[in-house]
Amino acid sequence: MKRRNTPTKEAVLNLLSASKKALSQDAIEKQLDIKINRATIYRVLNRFCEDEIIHKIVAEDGKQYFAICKKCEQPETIQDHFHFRCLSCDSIECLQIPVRYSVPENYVVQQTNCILTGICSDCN
Amino acid sequence: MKRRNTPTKEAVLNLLSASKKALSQDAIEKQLDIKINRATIYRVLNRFCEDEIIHKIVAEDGKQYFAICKKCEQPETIQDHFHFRCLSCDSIECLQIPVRYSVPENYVVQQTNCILTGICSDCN
DNA sequence: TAATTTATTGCAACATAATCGCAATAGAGT
DNA sequence: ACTCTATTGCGATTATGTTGCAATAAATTA
Repeated sequence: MKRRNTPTKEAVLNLLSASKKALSQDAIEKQLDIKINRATIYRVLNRFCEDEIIHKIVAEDGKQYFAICKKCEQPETIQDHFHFRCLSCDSIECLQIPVRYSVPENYVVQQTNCILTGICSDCN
Repeated sequence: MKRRNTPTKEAVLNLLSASKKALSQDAIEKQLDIKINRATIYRVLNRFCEDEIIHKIVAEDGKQYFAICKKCEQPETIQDHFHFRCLSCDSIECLQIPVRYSVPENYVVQQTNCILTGICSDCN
């Protein structure tokens, strides 16, 4: 399925590019100048994920957050990294810290979803 | 608030004790012999979490899973550990693998929620 | 054993996140 | 300008989890 360029896609991608934090759908909707439907935002985000332009993080609040980060821009560097969720400013960011682990025999890991929760330096 | 012993609490705790996997509310409800209300199960589980008898994991599906594991039984050993979610048998288990990380200066970590997703040994 | 206190439960309603079907719209190529 | 179909908006739907309230039942006391 060939992708098409639309104002919606562009707006969402620009927002994520400019943001240092991972954003949820509702955060994106609020921060956008133009009015975009909720379902559309989800669809755009999921397409970006499929195309590996952004990646998805699920936080302990059960919500999905999306971010562009080094992983995508520099695939040769940090693949699986930790995310940090600040309870004070309620934001999620990508940490440039790789997730290191070993698994029992015959276990195959395909992806990771690792979140550290606490207080970030801005709030300390 | 003093806790009381009830058949519901006992049934849920027995189920979690017997299970090697982390269970979601609906899984618990299905596996129980007795019929227990959904809201009640959540309240029982949340109380167990408060009392640190069990712990909660939020998976990439956004759902809450609950498990008794070494962390609780042997507080002196593995505190923060990885969890493994098998895409084949759709189960979540605690791995006896500690989460090791460092964070940038002035970041304070209060808790972790780390999940590795893939295929477990049983399904390989 | 009966009475009292209040933690616990069931039910219904509510809140929120995310998805889906469908018709309308609008990119992109001809 | 025309065609094809990816994309969008809208409404409805599903699912997860929580909350208010009255009824129930543990645990303590008399």
